[in-house]
Amino acid sequence: MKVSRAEAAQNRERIIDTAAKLFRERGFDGIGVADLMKSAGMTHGGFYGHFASKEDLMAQASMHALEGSLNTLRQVVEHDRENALAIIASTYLSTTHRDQRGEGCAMAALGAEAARHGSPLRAAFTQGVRTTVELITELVTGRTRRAKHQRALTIYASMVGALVLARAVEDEALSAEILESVLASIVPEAD
Amino acid sequence: MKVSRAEAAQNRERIIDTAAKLFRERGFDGIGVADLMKSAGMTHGGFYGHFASKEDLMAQASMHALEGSLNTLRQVVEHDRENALAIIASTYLSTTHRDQRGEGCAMAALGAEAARHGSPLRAAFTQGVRTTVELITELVTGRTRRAKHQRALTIYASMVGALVLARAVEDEALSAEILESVLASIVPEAD
DNA sequence: GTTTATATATTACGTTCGTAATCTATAATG
DNA sequence: CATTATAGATTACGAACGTAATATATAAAC
Repeated sequence: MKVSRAEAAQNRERIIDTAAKLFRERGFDGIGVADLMKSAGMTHGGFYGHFASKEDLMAQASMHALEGSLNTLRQVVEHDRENALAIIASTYLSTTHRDQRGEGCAMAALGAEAARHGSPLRAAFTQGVRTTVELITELVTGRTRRAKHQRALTIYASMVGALVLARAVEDEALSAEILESVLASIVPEAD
Repeated sequence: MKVSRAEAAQNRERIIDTAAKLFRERGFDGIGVADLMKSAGMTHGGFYGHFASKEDLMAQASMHALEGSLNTLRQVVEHDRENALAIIASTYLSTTHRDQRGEGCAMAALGAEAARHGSPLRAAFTQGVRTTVELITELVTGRTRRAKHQRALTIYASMVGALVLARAVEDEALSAEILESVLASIVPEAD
């Protein structure tokens, strides 16, 4: 059956949204096109009307996920610029974020896998790193812009690494310790 | 055909070694049992004589890879304890390491994927984190042991995160900048 | 030297995969 | 209102997947 242009566009968005969640939860190879379409409430027949290939969807879903995270960060900055870095770091390095992979940072969930793929997908992650680091650069102290940029890169890398380690580890105490230690290194006065 | 016990054990080691490399290069889902066995110089028939399942091999190969990296670190410490941290960090955060995934850190290459699996595999990564952090703890300065432990966790997380980001990014300059920035944060006096 | 145990090769199983052709119902177009 | 374009359902494809049964050759055990 056919569906209105508006509905079709809405379906397309729902596919991307569902994919952004499921890819983060299960990895790019952990969910197939058919299951994905079913999760979005359709059969897999219409998939190639919306996307050129699974890798095309991977790129678009990754962009969507990364931009979603960035918008959250922007809202924090807008709402409380003073404490933005502390809020961002403590949210990112929370056990909640660790346990909600489907809604969390795509860089930590999929970055290593994305590195094994080609340009449209890698471009999304490249842009994600660039924009996130630019945003953090505005929130850190430092003499020169270059010093701030370096500090921002280090903070972002340590947050992503901490999340990867905290998720890989089976020991809840160790996992929490990783998050807390890195948080303390970014926001020393945090409790 | 049959083969001597010694040869069989040697074949088994070669499978683990090959898997440790190919998993890091292509991800756990990026290489199948048949291709893996062929890369090790055999057909896939004998696989289940050596391993209970693919996941069993994933756990053993991960342990093998992580222990290999740890042994390298131990050798550095033994050889030049004074500069060990600087040597370790600059090796880990080199473009060479970034570009040699098959021989590099399994935590950065497979940590995020391992987080989506069960116990024998996660246990290997848990032990990998624990032992690596213990080793780094001995190399950092700090008032209390707890402070040193926290510092070691932060250093390890930032190195793993930097490698993930540097590999995900398509822009060579940005990629190198990530590695250099994190290295400078660990070893300030490094050139 | 004969027997037994077993490491690997061959073959095959049932699934699932990404992709695509075909069909059908209906929205868009005139 | 008639025609045309198209979104999604149905169905099917060949390939690759993890797993396993069987066959075979030879090392190990006696």
